[in-house]
Amino acid sequence: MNGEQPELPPQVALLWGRRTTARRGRASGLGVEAITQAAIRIADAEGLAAVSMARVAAELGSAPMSLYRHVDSKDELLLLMSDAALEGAPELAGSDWRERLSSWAYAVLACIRRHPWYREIPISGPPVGPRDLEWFDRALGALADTGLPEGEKVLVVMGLMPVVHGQARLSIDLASGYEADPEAFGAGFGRALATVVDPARYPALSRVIASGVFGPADPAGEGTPPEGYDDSGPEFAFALGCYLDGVAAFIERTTGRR
Amino acid sequence: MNGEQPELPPQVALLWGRRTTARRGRASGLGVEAITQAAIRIADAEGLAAVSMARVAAELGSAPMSLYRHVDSKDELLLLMSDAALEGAPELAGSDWRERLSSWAYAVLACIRRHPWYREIPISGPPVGPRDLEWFDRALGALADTGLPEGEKVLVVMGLMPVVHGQARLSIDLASGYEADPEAFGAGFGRALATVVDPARYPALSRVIASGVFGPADPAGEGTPPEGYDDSGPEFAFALGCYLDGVAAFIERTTGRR
DNA sequence: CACGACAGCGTATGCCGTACGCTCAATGCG
DNA sequence: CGCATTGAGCGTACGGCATACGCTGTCGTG
Repeated sequence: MNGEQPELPPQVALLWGRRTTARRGRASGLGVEAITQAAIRIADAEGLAAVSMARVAAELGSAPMSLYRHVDSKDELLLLMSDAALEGAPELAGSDWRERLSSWAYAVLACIRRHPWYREIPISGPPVGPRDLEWFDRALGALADTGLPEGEKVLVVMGLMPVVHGQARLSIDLASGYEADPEAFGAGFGRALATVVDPARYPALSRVIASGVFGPADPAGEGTPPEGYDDSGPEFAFALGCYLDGVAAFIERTTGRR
Repeated sequence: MNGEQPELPPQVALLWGRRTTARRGRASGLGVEAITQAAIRIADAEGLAAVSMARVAAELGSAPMSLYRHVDSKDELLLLMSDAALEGAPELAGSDWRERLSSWAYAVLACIRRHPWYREIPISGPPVGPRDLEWFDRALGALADTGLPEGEKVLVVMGLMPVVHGQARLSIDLASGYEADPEAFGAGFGRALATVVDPARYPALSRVIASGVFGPADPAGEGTPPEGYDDSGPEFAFALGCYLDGVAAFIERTTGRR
């Protein structure tokens, strides 16, 4: 009879700290936690591209190859980073499920904003990290009093996740793009579109451009184009609202008349 | 007076084929189009990771450095790939806006499914490629008869995009994960979760697991777990439906009572 | 006190993207 | 019709990357 479960996938075991803790030999001065934190520090300061095994090792004052005693590959380190980036999920606030899910969504947004490199990490497979599951759990908990069957709660949350992550990604992309070149994202973007879009091939789009949504065609327009980019943005609220409206209808349909 | 617009950002100019077409000197045997197609062929067959400048050059039977005459960097090539991956957007089908947007969403899903590497390309900034804008235009066109102001149409489509892309990404991740290791994604996933999830820390999640949504805890369950993974998946339809429900409510709110 | 296990690390390999400059074919002009 | 011009294609080279392998020194244990 073994004390631990031997069947856990290796990455999952790593994420949960279920790796063999050595008792013999030299004491470990590095540790998975320290490595992950160092990598995150670098990514926060210099972007994900700056995170290399050599760079992380330098941050820790050790040799590059030392890291491989604690992490099997760089991909595993990225996995650890992506889970660690999601700092402790907040407790649920709000009186009804909608308020709670909404505040959950904004908490996710804030979290990703704090670690913009999060969206660049290629994710493959379902979330299995401790923090990731904590967020998942909180979202499920927000639906506790809806009377929805468990399977449907999962469906709702799994549907909400891409909305929030995708919208967060979009808003960060736009914000970083804007501060990289304000002119190109203001009226410049609209003008660039206008020069390139053929009304015959893009009828609906050119109608939108003509209406001046992407910035006025003549550069004498309003003086505050950055408004919509560096705050939460109305797009986030709108997309979230639409999805939650649909969820509300679904809840009513499922639990209301039966 | 110049014949061409000199103010276009370099990447945009490249995407639209507005690069200087040479008339003197040796004839160009490669061309941006051929390079992009070769890269896509490799990515389709061997994954995005296999796409290197050297590999693409080999595919074309030329030397690695030749590519740089047509493409400024690998990132630019990836940009070209991501736009080219979106083959011609389909004409709108359906009698009302909802049917049309829905079929649009499924067309996007099919497109990304054909080129799974699409989701791995890091996107930074708003869509400006010709194909990308074509899809954007079709989605806007689907909303033509709703009476929505142009700005609100953009809001709706910009909100829909992450839903569709995110959901597509999720379903592809799950599918590829499943075919990589069917056992781990069937009952194995549920069992792994069960061994790791502490009911005190993850109350809502452990309730869901106990209900057997992620596969029964005992391995004697149903015989067809792969069902939900390799088709479009009910998750896609559900998430899309929720969002569109919200959009419907928004349209009614905006144009109905005023 | 001696042994063996294990953290840390030095070396080396084979990729990668890409800067620089040469060669040479095609072109349009004289 | 020949020649200067121009740009395509490519050879070489460099720095950085992830990482396989094996040595060394140290610490807990028998």
